[in-house]
Amino acid sequence: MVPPPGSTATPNSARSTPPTSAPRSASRSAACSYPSTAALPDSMLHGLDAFAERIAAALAAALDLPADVVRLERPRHDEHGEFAYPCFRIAKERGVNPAQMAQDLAAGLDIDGVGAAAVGPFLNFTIAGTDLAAAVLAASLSDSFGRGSDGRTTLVEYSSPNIAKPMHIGHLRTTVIGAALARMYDFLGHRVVRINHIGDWGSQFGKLLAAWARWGDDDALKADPIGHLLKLYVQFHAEEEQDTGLKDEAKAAFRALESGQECPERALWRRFTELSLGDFETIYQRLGAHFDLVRGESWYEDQLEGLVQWLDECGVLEESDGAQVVDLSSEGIKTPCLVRTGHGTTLYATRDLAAARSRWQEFAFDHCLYVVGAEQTLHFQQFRMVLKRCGSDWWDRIEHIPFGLVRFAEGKLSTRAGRVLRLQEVLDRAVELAREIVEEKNPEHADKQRVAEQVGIGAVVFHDLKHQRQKDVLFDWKEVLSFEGDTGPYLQYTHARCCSILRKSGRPAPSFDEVDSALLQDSRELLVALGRFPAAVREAGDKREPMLVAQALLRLGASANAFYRERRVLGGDDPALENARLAAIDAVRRTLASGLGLLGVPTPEEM
RNA sequence: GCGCCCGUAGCUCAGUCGGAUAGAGCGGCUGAUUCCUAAUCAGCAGGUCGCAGGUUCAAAUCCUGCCGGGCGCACCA
Repeated sequence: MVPPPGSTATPNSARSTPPTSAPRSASRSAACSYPSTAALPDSMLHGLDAFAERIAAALAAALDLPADVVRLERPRHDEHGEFAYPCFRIAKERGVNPAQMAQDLAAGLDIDGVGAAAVGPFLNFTIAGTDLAAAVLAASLSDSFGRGSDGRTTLVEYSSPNIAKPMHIGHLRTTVIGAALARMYDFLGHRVVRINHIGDWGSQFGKLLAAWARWGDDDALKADPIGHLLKLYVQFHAEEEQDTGLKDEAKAAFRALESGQECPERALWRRFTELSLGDFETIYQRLGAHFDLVRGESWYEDQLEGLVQWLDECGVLEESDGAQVVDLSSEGIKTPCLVRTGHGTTLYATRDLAAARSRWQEFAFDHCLYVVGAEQTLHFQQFRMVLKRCGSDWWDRIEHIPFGLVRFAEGKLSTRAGRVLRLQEVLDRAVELAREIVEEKNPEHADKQRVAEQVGIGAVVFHDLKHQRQKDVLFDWKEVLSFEGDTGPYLQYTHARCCSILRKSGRPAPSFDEVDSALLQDSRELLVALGRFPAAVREAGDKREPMLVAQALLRLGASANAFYRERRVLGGDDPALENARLAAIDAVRRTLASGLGLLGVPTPEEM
């Protein structure tokens, strides 16, 4: 799974120094309040989508407008129905009273399965109970509930750790967000290519090699590879100030590496890379992340000359203070993009440009997303604009997906100073706590360690994904390790409860044909929560925002818990009712499994 | 100094290209378990949406200024 060094790493590592932070500006194509379904094939119409489309079409006809300009809203309060259309704007354009207009529209509209009512200037739509139950149940019992058949090619670059450094809490965000986005696009029918651009190149490796030559210890390396390499890195930075010889040794070592010749430095570098990748792989397995392409920055080594030459042929290359740069002032960016230093070495941007060009030639992508901390916004703006200046017609398919910094109440962490919070430690502590709780709440469980792993990881992953991507997040053990309230374990618990009920029914879940869905009319809130899942996934994809899926699942979880607390499913005296409720429970179970699966939160059947 | 991001309840956060009484979790207080897992549910208390102007029928949301916090600003990645 992990390619050998030389054909390995790609840049993200360089992408993640210490924890990360702020966002960038290039905004994405935003979805409307309720994403339009007009352009979607029937296969994507699920849940409430079909009603939204019907309403929009009827409204468009009544108003004599194109269907795609009719934007429905989601009312804040249940009593206002499932969809709403405020009449202010249109009424103003047409010089009529909005409330009167709402009333006229309500009186004139006749939509199958949907009631329209005017409340002041608002036109509210409420789906008829039987139609709602039938449509939502049928859709949510389907294996393709929420799936799409988009067909676009989307590359997602994420995680991208640095060789010889432990994955820390900052890597959690890029890994978890990137993996979730990749799964979502796959679910929506994109052709997805997951890329891990590992930081295996650059002058820092000269430092590491120099430090190894001085203080390296083979036994220590074998015992704890990353730990030892980190120690060397820290020691280098502690001593380089007082020891100019050390710096020279580092430069010499990197030159040897860069020469491309086989040499002791290169052999060592390859060994460090292999050890690091092995370490990363264990984390990826725990987080359920995987990659189609693991390419280190070094993979592009032999493309760098050609890249610089290409820039020159495009006529954008300039010399400035001995370095080669691309001026971007015409694009509104004051800082030029540096592609070759005065000493002739290439840089981060050079490697990214080469990588992007290589990916374009290989995949002809529709989108190439970079899930990288917001502090690198300027870098991505520059890099896109260089491609624009070169006259590429695909520069705007490159998109930085920034995310906020992980912050600590106790102050900043620093890799150089050796103060890091290892991702492994975070996961271990979460699992350990989960183990204690399982021990206490379900001492009979057949495989406590396995559930503890699932619940602990689920808590950490969900905690990250329930926040808006680009906001900084405060790392607080109490919150990350919380298993109650709006948390991953809460949803896992809900899923396990559903599984438990289905298990105890002692038979396969009823199929839609066997159910009188009208018996579920009293569970409107649950049906609506289920029915909104497909739109949530679609909008999350459009906005590159996994949080929207997390929020939709929390709403579903809350209504599901209320549902089975208030209503006995099994053992009543009405077999038809039991059947219908069992089907609803199955729909919740399927949807939670599907949604949590997209986020990378495991779904144990018992906990 | 310049640029970008953020500022909603005690805490952590939602709030749909501006729209109807600003929502949820945690914490606090009341209650609920003869019954499918109480990692749960029902309810109460708690908010000048950083401040000041502006645009609009309508502003937490858009514009301007200010305050506070963060990140970035070529030979690192």
